[in-house]
Amino acid sequence: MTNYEATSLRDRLCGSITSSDIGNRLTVCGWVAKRREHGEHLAFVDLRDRSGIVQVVVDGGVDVRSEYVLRVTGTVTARPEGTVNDKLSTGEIEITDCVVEVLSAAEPPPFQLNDRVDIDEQIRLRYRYLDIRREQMQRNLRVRAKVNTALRAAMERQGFCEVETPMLWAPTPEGAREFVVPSRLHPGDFYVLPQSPQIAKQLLMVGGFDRYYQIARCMRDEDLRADRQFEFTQLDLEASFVTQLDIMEFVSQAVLDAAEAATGERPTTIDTMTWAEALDRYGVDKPDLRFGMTLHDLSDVFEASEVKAFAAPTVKAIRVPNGSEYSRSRLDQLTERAKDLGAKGLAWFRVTDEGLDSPLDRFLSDVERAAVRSVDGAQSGDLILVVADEYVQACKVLGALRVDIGSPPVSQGPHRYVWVTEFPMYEGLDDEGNPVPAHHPFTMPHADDLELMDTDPLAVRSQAYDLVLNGWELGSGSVRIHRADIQARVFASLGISDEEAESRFGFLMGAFRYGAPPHAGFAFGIDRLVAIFAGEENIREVIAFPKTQSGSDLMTGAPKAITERQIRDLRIRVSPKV
RNA sequence: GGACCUGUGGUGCAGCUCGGAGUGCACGCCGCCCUGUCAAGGCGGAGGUCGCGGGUUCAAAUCCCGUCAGGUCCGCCA
Repeated sequence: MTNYEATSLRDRLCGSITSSDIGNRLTVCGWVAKRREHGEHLAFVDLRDRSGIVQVVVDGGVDVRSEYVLRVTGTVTARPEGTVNDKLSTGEIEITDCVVEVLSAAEPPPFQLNDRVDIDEQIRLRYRYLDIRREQMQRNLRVRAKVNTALRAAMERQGFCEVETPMLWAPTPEGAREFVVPSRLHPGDFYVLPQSPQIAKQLLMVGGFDRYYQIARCMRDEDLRADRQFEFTQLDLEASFVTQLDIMEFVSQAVLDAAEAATGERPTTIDTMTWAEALDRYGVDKPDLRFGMTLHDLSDVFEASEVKAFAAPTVKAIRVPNGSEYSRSRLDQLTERAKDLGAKGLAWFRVTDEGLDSPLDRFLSDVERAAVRSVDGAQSGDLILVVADEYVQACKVLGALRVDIGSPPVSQGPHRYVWVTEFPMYEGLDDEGNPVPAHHPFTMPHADDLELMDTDPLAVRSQAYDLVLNGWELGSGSVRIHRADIQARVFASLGISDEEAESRFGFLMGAFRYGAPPHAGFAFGIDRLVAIFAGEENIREVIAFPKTQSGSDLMTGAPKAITERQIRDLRIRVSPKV
């Protein structure tokens, strides 16, 4: 029982009334969840508020219908022998001898608000204000609130100071596409909404706030996915006079506290592995440790192979337990998927008591056949999938197939946290041959790899690290560059001239000339964290008013045209729709 | 930008392969009956642009083309 039940209009929450209240006369408010009539002298009304349901016994003549808002004053009474409902927390009692006041009548809702059938998401989003009355959405959003509270408490306990940063920021054409806001007072110029408070928080470090945090909204105008909305919420933090290990400890404390608040259980461990290890064994930079099916290297076996399909620098394989049951069409689907992911093809081998069942089997040498047969301790009935390609490509394709095939539902399995460290500084070359930063250009290179900056930039590791939970990237962080000479070398390696750096990040470079402490930070997505805690595959389920995959809000109709007057004030011109 | 899946009374589905009257199921809604239900029950009733447009056909929810909306994914997300 909370202290927040009573108001001027009510005494208690519906779901909190128990047999210890029997005999008391009290008032509750709520929505009509269900009415069951038994003639003109008796009807049962299930009254629902955020806490649950209580049964109200009324005269059959009382005209209340689904989703009417009622204020009911009555006496808490033990239910008669044999009518106790043990499915309800309030199932031992009911409210009788009632005065019913209709606070608000209601039209029949467009869909039923119980959780018994799945409603099309389009309908749910159009009537989101009704959808969030449902128990599942109530629960999800309250888990989210608990997580936020736990995160704030953890950061405060660790001495962090909450600072708000601007929503209207300066364009920095780099990274994610920005949402643009035209300036009325400066016609022709624009603000952007922050894709993250990255630069602001580094300026806070220069400003002496040695431990900053914020529950920050971030906006990115990129295509949406199950785990990506235009706007999302991060726990953003940054600290001075720290190493990567300090940051990882701060974040671990916050996440573990949040987990405990949301699930009631505090995870005991967070694993750590390097990026190279994650790629090699799991084929991704966000490994899901809930299941095996790790990648096994067969490159040596096939180094001088006659099999043309395996003539590649790297040959890797995974074992699919009991996968030999897969139909030919399923195997064709997997092959298609592998090609979508950029592979040249996918080889499959059913493991049988007799040997291997595969179109490629007759091309294999005995040594090769034995190697495939024994991948990951394969048993009869398993399936071996093999991809041959450049190293990174082979790993990534097989890693994606591993997730497609083996990944349990979000709601299943343990919560396996893992830090992925030593990300590469660069993730490839752009069209002009310049390396592309894997994180952002303020990321500190690994101290041991500074010498490689000029000779072999793609081999340079960075002091960047991700936190991963069950195959979802929760967030990432890095040690930042605070020395002008190193920053200049990184910009040079990226092909960014001094002038360009000055015009893009001048205020940050300027700030760093006035005494920048060594600092590092992190940010992780609260939407994703809560979705996993809530057992939801999609972050829309933990967001009150989300957008569709095409970026529409089906409830408000956004995005919408603005008025001629607004356009004129902003001094912008809108091209006609094509 | 691309691939795939979905769209049928208010809601959830079946019908589509193999064209033949808007056919069916469950929930909801409206009316009547019912004093112990809680997925209440009984009787009766209303409710449809089969997403939209075009084509094929004697005939289209069903086949073909296009389009819109929603979803999953690839690209994209420093």
